[in-house]
Amino acid sequence: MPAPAPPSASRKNLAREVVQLLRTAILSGKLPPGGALAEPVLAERFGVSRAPVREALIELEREGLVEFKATGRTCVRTLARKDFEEITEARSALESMAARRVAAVWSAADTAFLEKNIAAQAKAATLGELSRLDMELHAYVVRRSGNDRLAALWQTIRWQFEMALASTHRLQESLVFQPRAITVESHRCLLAALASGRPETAAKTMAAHIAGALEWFAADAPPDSSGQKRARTKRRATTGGLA
Amino acid sequence: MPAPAPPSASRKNLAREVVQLLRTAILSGKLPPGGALAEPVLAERFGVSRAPVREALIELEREGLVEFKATGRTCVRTLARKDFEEITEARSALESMAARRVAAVWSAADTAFLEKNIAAQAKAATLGELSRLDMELHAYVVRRSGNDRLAALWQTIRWQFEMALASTHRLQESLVFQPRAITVESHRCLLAALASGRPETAAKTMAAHIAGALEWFAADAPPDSSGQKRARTKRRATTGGLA
DNA sequence: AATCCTAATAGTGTCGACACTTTTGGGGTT
DNA sequence: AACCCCAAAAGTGTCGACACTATTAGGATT
Repeated sequence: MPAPAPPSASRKNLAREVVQLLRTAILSGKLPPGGALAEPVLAERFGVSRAPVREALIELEREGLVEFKATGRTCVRTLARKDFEEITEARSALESMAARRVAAVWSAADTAFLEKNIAAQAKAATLGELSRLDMELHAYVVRRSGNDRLAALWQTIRWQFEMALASTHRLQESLVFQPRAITVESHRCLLAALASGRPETAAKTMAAHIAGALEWFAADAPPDSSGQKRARTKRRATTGGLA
Repeated sequence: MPAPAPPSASRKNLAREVVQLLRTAILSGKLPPGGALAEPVLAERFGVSRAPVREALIELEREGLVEFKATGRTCVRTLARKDFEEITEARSALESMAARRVAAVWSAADTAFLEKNIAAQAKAATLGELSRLDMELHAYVVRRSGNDRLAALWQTIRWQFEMALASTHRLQESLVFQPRAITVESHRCLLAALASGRPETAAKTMAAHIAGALEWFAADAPPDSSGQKRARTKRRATTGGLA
């Protein structure tokens, strides 16, 4: 199931394939955070020359999954708690605006789509399935906002969020189904706001919904690192980790 | 005066130079909207090979200054009124969030910086100077938000906004100083909100400030195109075209 | 054994080349 | 004159090569 329409739909073929392969490998943890990404190595591994690999790395750097060190070397990015917060904040900014816009043009078909998605969430068998549906829902709202720039910006941080989420999954598969009901409930609430026809309500609800996700997994999944302060880790029961 | 620190500070040298050259050429109108951008031609023109040019074009496509047609060819992007609205909306989303955050950590030094900037605006001799100061002010707020992702996203639409603004300038140098006082006044109002210590006030004021800019130049500078409806073109006197 | 220096290795930045595709321009036809 | 077809020109996607730089490993020195 490849992403339906990447923001840069045009141009190239091999480079896009390499992007997808690398992205999958990174998100699945096969390429661990901090691991080196050498162009010749990847080129041989994928059976292509360095040129497409190089372009793919540039794309992934844009998406924040990969980091160009000062020395010129490339490696898989490592996410600290501060990164979680930044990503969530950026999502909040973009998706709140998207919610504001989409609320103004909300239709019955939109409600139907979200209801179907949320119903599927309630039946999701795995956490991976649940988070896929969650992402689909949010992508839908962003796309339906009708603002292509907003959508393009959102796409560039989408994968960072998935990466952060994936590291959370790996850290604690045990919590899998505790948050499910909470996630579903939060999405029902969000749907109501989007369908209310009140843009500001929609925007505020979306912001709260996403903030709930941060509270959840910033509390549980600080994969590192140096000195952060941040006292509040009280897990507010709003989203259950999936925005 | 090259941009101080591009978001992707690392990696390469030639490609970054080409990016700057091309960006300047596009923003100045030397490369007109819709004009073809062929890699071999540009490569020869800049005295480099195709590789850096190619990477530069990818970067500029990300920034929205350049468009990859479905055929694979590349050209300077053409902005329609819908694009103006999208860009402004995206800026509003990002900068409102930035304002919200920066208000929480606002210091006397920040106030001093903005006051100096606004004073310079009041004395600006040309529209170009005014808009440079305006951009500097907004960049300052975004950077001071402390969220690198937000800043990176903002950078990617910054140039689109400058491009839209540039086309406005070219269309009507005559209006040059009518809006200056309004711009300054709006920025004073923004500074007060940022320094108020109330995040929501800061966010709302920033949103209004930017919306004011849209009203101004969406009304005056629709460089084209097909059927848009949009009745309200009443020029609300809030910003004077520079957000 | 630990340290420093040096040589070998790996990697990036840039270039030119080639195959394939799209566009362009010219000539013939109606 | 307008239209269609074909050949030439231009452009992109991909590849391999080379120079320069950073890393690493090994060996000599203390």
